This record gives sequence, C-alpha cells and structure tokens, in this order.
Amino acid sequence: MSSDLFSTKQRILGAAETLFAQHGFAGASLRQVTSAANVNLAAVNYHFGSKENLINEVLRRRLDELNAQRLQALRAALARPECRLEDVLDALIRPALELSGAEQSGGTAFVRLIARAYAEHNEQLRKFLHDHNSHVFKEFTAALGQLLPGLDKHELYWRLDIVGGALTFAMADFGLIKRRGTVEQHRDMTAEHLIKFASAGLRA
Amino acid sequence: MSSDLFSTKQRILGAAETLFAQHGFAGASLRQVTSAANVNLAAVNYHFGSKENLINEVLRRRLDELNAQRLQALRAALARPECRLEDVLDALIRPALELSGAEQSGGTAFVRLIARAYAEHNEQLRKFLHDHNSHVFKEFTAALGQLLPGLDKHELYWRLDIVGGALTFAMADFGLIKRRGTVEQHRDMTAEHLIKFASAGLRA
DNA sequence: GTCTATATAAGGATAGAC
DNA sequence: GTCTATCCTTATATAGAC
Repeated sequence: MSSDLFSTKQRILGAAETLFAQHGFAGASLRQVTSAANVNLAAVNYHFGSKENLINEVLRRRLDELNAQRLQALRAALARPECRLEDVLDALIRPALELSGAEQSGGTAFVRLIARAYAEHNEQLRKFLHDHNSHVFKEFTAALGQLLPGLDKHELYWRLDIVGGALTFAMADFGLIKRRGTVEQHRDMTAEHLIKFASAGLRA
Repeated sequence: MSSDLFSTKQRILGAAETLFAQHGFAGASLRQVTSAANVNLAAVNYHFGSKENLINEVLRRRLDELNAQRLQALRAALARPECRLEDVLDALIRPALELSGAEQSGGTAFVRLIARAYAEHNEQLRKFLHDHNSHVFKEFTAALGQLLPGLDKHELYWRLDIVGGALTFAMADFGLIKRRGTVEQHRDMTAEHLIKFASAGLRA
C-alpha cells in the first residue's frame, strides 16, 4: 500500500528530500532522484504527476509533523503555572532544531530545504509555507503577548520576525561556529544560545 | 574598455545578478542572461569562461564594495570617543540594509543572491563568501570584544552568529512583517529593530 | 505498478566566419 | 569582440509493452 515505509512512493520522497537539499529544486534532476531511490524514472510522474508536485509533497510531509510538535510543546508549557518566556521560546525552537539534527529521519535535508524555499523567493512556495505556518505563528504570538504585557503588538511582530530569521539560519547550520562535541550537544548548545539571546531581545 | 558602465561585460553582470536572484544559479540559464543583457550567447564564455566563473564575478563585485563600506563605518565609529555597542552594530548592519534597498544599483538582487548562496550549501560558494568576509568579521569581533569585556570569546562568536543569521534574513526581506511607508522608512525601521534586538542579546 | 523507449525541449560550451 | 551555427549532454514528460 502507499503508506508502506519502503514503497516506491516513500523511497522517492526520501531521495528527493536529500537531493533537493543538496542541489536545490532546479539543480536536482528527476533522474538523480529516481536513481538514488532505486526506482524507474517514469515512477515520479506516475506517483506525483510532476516535479513541482513532488516538491510540495516533500515539504508537507515534515512541516505538518514539526508544527504539531511545536503546538504540543507550547500547550504543555502554558499548562504549567510558572511558564516563563524561555519556556515558550523553547517550544518554538527546540522541535525545529531536533528535527534539523535528526539524520535518520531526513530532518537535516528537510531543514535546508525550508531555508532554500525561502531563498528561492518562489511565490508558490512562500504561500505554501505561509498557509502551513500561520496558525502556529498565531498561537505563539498570543502566548508571547501575554508574557510580555508591556510590549506593543507591532513591536512583538518585529522581534518575532528577527527570531524567525535567526532560527532558520541556525536550523540550516549556516553559521560559522565550529561544531563541538556530538550532534546532540551542538543542538542543545544552539538551542540554549538562541533562547537566551531571543529572550533578552524580546524583553529589551 | 572593460570598465565601461555599459560594456557587454557589465551588462552581462547586471542581468546575471537579477536573474540568478530570481531563479537561482541553476534555475537561470545563460540564454536567459544573455537575452536580458542584449548580448550574444557566446559572449558569456568569451568574457567569463564559464557559468561558474560568472557567478563568482557577480558576487565579488558587490561584496567587496559592501565590506569596504562596513569597515569604513566601523573605523569612523571607533574613532569617536563615546562609541557605544549600538554604533558598532550600526556599522555592521546599516551598509548591508542600504545595499539591500538600493534598487537602482541592483542591490536587492544581490542580497537575495547572498542568501541563496548560503542556501545552496555549495562548498565552493561558502568558501568564496568566507574568504571575502573573514577579515571584516575579525575587525568587528575585536571591536565588540572591547565593548563587552565581560563576555567570553566563544560566547561572543555564538551571539554574532545569531546576529548574522537574523541580518541575512532581514536583508533578503524574508520576514512576514508588512512594509509600512517608503522603502527608506522601512529600511530604517529594520535597522533600528535589529540593532536594538541585537544589542540586548549581546549584552544578555 | 513498473518497465523500455522515445518525444521534445533546453541546457552549457565551442568552432570558425567576420 | 561579436556573430551564427552546431555539438553534446541533460532535462521533463509520455506512450505503450508487460
């Protein structure tokens, strides 16, 4: 069936995720994808219709999962009586960094893909990302607004925008910082620094 | 001569900058570039040797100019007796945002190009950007280290990395914030928010 | 649902006339 | 330094057998 973990469809999605992240949407050809997935070239058009549709499916698969985790973490944090600003930021940042470090699940590739989708300035992709992210953004701004009562709404949007930029870069591992220790240690360090920096910036 | 503003070479560079920013390095073809520049297809190989070489030249042209402006602004700030952290950040951030808003000089396209170069994760491009940026990075970290004497070197690197990510995103206008007022007003607002946010984060 | 084979288009690069 | 014409590779997509 099509939900099989090793079905042709899933193998194509996995290979496409890796190769798109490596070479870009335009740079990775369907031949490379099908070759890496060990399936026939024609299988892509059979299962997805076109290359563009394949790109959308690759993105949607993980984005939905990531946002579900973020909202779950946010609600858990808000349920605790002594919920701090740092806890809300943690709910926003940590699932993203965890996914970005999850080599096995293809998370690394996915995150680079998201950054690339932004960079491509493709209006279709931007709309796609917006549609799949705005409800999460809404819940987080509401929570942050409560924790920062003195902060103007507009001001809050501005600062969250900055946090989003920094987070996306960190997820994609674009920085110049050299990794130290294991992948998990590096991820925790990144989360720690981001949260500390962002909370100071938001409180400024 | 080859330094002519409207020479074939310069027209190719301008058109390539715009199209690479729009469609990516792989997505924009040399045929599109030469057509937009109103030159013959073969002119690219004559003047630049290859598409890859053309990409490098497109990047170098503006990056060198941007970094010269940053260093000039930094030295001017340091020369003043009451130089604050915010002044150093201003020297780092404002030239970048000014370039990014300069439609006439092709700055908008260039900035998107830089973001894309990061996203493409092309090792050659990364090395290129590193080679052309590290001397600037060095001078800024030295200046910031002096202004934040209590801050550990490693800690400073981490935080500058975060600032760099946020700045790159802001330059590329990736954020979700809706523009208000003129381009100049929006740029000044962005700079103001970034500097305020970053200085709070660095002092945290 | 998967294969081979192929249609059709577009890509980068170059040779050689002018 | 600029042109036309062309080589060669690679691309997406599809048709039709199994």
